[in-house]
Amino acid sequence: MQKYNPQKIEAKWKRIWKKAKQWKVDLKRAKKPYYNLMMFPYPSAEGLHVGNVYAFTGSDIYGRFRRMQQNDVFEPMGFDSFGIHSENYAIKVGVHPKIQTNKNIQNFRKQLKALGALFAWDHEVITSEPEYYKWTQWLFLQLYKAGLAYRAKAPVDWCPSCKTVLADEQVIQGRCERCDSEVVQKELEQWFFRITKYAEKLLKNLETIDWSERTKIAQRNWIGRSEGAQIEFKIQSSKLKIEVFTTRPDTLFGATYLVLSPEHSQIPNLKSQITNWNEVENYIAQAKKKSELERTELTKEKTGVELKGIKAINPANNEEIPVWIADYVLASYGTGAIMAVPAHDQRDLEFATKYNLPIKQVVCGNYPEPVCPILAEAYLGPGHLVGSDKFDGMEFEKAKWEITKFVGGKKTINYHLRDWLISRQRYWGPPIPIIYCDKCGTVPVPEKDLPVLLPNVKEFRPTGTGKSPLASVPSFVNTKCPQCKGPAERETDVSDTFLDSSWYFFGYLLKFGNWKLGFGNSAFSQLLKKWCPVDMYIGGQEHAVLHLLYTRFITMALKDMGFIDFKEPFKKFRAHGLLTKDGAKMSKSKGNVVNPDEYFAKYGADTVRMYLMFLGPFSEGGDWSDKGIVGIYRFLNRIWNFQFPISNFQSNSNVPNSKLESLRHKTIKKVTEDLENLRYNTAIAALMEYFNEISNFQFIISKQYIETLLVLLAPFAPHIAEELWSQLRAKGSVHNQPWPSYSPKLIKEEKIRLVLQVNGRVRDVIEVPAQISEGEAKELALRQKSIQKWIEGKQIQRVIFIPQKLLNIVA
RNA sequence: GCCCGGGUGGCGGAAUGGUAUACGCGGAGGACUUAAAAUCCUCUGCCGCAGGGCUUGUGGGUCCGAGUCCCACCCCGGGCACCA
Repeated sequence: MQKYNPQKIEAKWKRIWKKAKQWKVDLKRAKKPYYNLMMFPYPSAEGLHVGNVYAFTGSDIYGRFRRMQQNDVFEPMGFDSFGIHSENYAIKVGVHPKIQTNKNIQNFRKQLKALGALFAWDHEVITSEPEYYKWTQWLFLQLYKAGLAYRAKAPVDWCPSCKTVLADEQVIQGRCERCDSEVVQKELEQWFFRITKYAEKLLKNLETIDWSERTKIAQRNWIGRSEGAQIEFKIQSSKLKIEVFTTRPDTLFGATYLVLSPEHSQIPNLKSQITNWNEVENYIAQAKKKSELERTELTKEKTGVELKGIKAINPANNEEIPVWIADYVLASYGTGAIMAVPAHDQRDLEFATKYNLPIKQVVCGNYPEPVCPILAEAYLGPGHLVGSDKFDGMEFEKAKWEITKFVGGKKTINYHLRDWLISRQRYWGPPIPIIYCDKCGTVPVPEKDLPVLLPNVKEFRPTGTGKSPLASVPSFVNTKCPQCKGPAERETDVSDTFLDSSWYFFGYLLKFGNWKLGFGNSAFSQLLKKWCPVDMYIGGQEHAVLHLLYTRFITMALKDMGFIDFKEPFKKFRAHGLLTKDGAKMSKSKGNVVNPDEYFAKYGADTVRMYLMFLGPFSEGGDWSDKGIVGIYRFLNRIWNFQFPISNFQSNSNVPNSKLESLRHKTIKKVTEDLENLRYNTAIAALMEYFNEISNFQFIISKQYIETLLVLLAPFAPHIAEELWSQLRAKGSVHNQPWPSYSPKLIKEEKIRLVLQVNGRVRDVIEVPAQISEGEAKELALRQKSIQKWIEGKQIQRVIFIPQKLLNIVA
């Protein structure tokens, strides 16, 4: 008997599959198209780590399962190779990003191939290649034409280490998502995508798609819809007005002062009336200097300055109230100004307490008891209005809109979501296809001139001047205006990496026909019809508000521009869990990155695949440890060693063992359902139980039991399943077998184990016919000594009988 | 602070309100071997010689019966956060 040699058989089958193009799917003629997408990796220099292998294996198992269910599964793979991450590494080692990236991709490809997945390599895309980024630039132009891309001067987040601006989503608690440096605020002219226009759609459509609930929740929170009112406050002896946004218009009578953000646009207009202008100006300058992190530091005591000489009028009761500026009010949200209601807002309360401003309670929880306690904390709960004139006694929710109406305010919806800042002052990305002409202004590059090639330059390091390295390449910058043909200059920023990845699932289809297809042409539209939206998308939860939000936006925009006819990119999305090491996310800086290569070499891909999936629920992730990997290796070895006795069974005259047959059907059911729900760990456990059972019968069972095992095993351990299948002299490839079905009738066993309880405690278990009646069961139970012992001398009060399960005697 | 997860043997983890600890790792004993590795067999939640009792973060509750449902709390992981 030959020993199980995974390296040998895996190499053999990889060779055969490659030759036969096992993954091949006819994109044009597929009858049951199934687009099985996994998040493509950025090719880091460290290579693939087990976390990647974990994610890809989970997705590949699903794809293989669907394929055996007779779907035409398209499972492409590519590389998200542009971007700061790749570039930072290239800078560190002093190698040009293009060279470094190509090296990394080669390594990744090699590692990915070791996995034995169904990847459709013919469709591989690389985002940093001109044929690809031509379309990234095309997309930019379409958004520009549709008014969804605009350039504006705005306060933006700047990462001093990456020397570029960042999108809102890429700033994590005031720090750069990539390098963890503290970001600073800069006022710069930048390109934005108007994602906010889609805020409502992005939110509403979540109801229509089958996504992991926690991913949907994260998107909802990020979009951050809040309903409130916009209310005007007049400034005393001035024509000026200050608008505020509030979600609590019901507390308007309790608004005892106004607060403007230091950046508020009306402040300069009030200058002549402000008697302490120096102090005010000083405060504004101080606030400007603070980083986002400092300003949002919650433990920090609130600060502010009163605008002396200025009073506002509370429109509810016409009382004069003071106006302050404070940096706890953000310029970027709502109207950049608030009405402060210290009795019903904790932040306002802190501020009011510090500066001795009046606190007036207007919502009372124990109405109509007029006594409201002195507030140690702002009262945020429900209640009825007090101290609110004719609104006294009104329920607060109702009062919200009554008071809004009363003061002529309007109902408003605000979103946390900001426009997507896509300019990057970096080298390694697609140049933004825009030309500036003194005569014609901002001119988009004509589509026929795409791609705007990224010049191959020596000096690719970020400059830190607020300009991209491309700005110092005259041959790139200087160009002709496409309109007037006069001298003009190119935009020198590149676009955000997340733009590259926002449309890559279309890229795999564009690659079909070697990039000759394109949005808008009918051949491509037909492909889209067949393959989109994506049927199943599996990826990391960390992209819930980055990639997954951007890609939904881009899809919606393409739909509205008429290039596609569906609204959402992914019908089904499942987030996999994070694979950690020693409880921490794997990262090179922490030095806890686990390279899978040595495990592939030692145990083979089948063992690594299965072990990763066996660690725990795929959706939960887990902590990597190789402690139990031998368990899977032993399991595969036991299956391997089991092959020979059965190959001698040509004629099977043995009677089907009904217990085994029931188990076979149960196992098919369990594995099928678990695969559908990505519960790979329990599917594998079921396969083990099944094998443990049949291996006890090795000389009397029929070939069918082994076939079932191999077919169910195939998605998890494709190589060994194929090898044993061929040794069984079964027909064709195991991977082309139809997924087996089960019969609910055969799952039922004739005899079951009935649990006998007395007062809810298990006292015995007896084997009985499955169809036993309550009366029979009770009689049988009362005959058991083990039961009699516990009810002796007691009255039987009740008997609870759960068919097929248990009998509980209450005495 | 808010929003999601989660807390079960020595470890990873199983359990439509119905035998808690499946499956695997580890451990103990045994077989094979000159020996070891590999492999195979048996045992393995805790307490107790045993009958039996106890056990799913803590404390209450509902129920014939609770890891699972309800209430309160503690701890761990992740996300968001002066968003008015």
